[in-house]
Amino acid sequence: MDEETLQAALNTADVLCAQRGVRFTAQRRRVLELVCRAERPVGAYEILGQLHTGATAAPPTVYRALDFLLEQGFVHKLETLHAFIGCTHPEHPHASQFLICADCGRVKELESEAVAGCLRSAAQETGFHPKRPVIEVLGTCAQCTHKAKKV
Amino acid sequence: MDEETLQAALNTADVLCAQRGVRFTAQRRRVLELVCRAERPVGAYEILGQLHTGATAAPPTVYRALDFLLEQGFVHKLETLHAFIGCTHPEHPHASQFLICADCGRVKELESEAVAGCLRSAAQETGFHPKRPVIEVLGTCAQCTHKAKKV
DNA sequence: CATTTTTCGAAACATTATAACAGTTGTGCG
DNA sequence: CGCACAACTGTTATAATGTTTCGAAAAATG
Repeated sequence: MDEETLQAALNTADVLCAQRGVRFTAQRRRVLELVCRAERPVGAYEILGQLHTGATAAPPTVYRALDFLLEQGFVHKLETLHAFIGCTHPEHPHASQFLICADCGRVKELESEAVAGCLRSAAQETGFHPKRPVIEVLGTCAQCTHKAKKV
Repeated sequence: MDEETLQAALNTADVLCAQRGVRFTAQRRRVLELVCRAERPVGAYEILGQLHTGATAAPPTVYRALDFLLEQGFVHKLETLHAFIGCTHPEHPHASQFLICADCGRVKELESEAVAGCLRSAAQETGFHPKRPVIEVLGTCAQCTHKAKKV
């Protein structure tokens, strides 16, 4: 995420938190910034390592901030990687799908209503009530596929 | 999984391993049995706890057996739960979806070609090459939804 | 400004997973 | 058969991820 996008994301978070009556503290802001700056998903302890902020930081510090950001939809957790990425459209709640490149490590967030709907109806056919769908696809991104062919 | 289904699963595994020229050792068989016997997904350390087989067992023992069973498609790993379940149709490779009940903990394995295909095409539209899709839905199963209404 | 709620700091601990290396067993082949 | 090799297993240690708990500080509330 480039500098401009980052600032926009932080602003959006600010506004949304104000609207929702929740506190966007310095700590949470800092964690969101670190997650967004990264090109790839970052682990909790990786964030922790970058949080030398005067006081020492312990795991709960990071996990608390991440929990908050997850609740607000500002970041997503990738279950297959035990890592976090900034959300590309935090304005509205949504069911996303993630394409994870095993080669370069980058992740693309899809938001296909077709996929979400298809899965929802398949689930509901069995009487199941979906709450939180987790859809992550491991594979190779366009760029890396291209590179592989050249070599 | 009831006793009959379990025996069938173990037999199937036997046959498939023979066909594939891989070894279905006592260790692996025991782990598969433990996973299949469980009503719900079981963690690696839970399996470990049930492996008092004369010699002591350490984590790598279980993880190695599980890796083998995963490769052969005899069990699945649920990324959101860090737990394993027996596969309900190991005969053919397949992309499954899992419906995980947050209430009773039971898991239903779907095998909807519609869902798999839909996701595959959504991914490929972006030039992405899917390898391993992970689809897990947290929610409430039919039974538990029903019970909740009664109370 | 006292009260209540929320957030944060700190230490310990719990859970899940892997690395590294040695020993053991099974398999194929001369 | 018996040797050589590969695959599997045992063992110890450690890494990586995530939680519990308790108490202090800071902020919102009335």
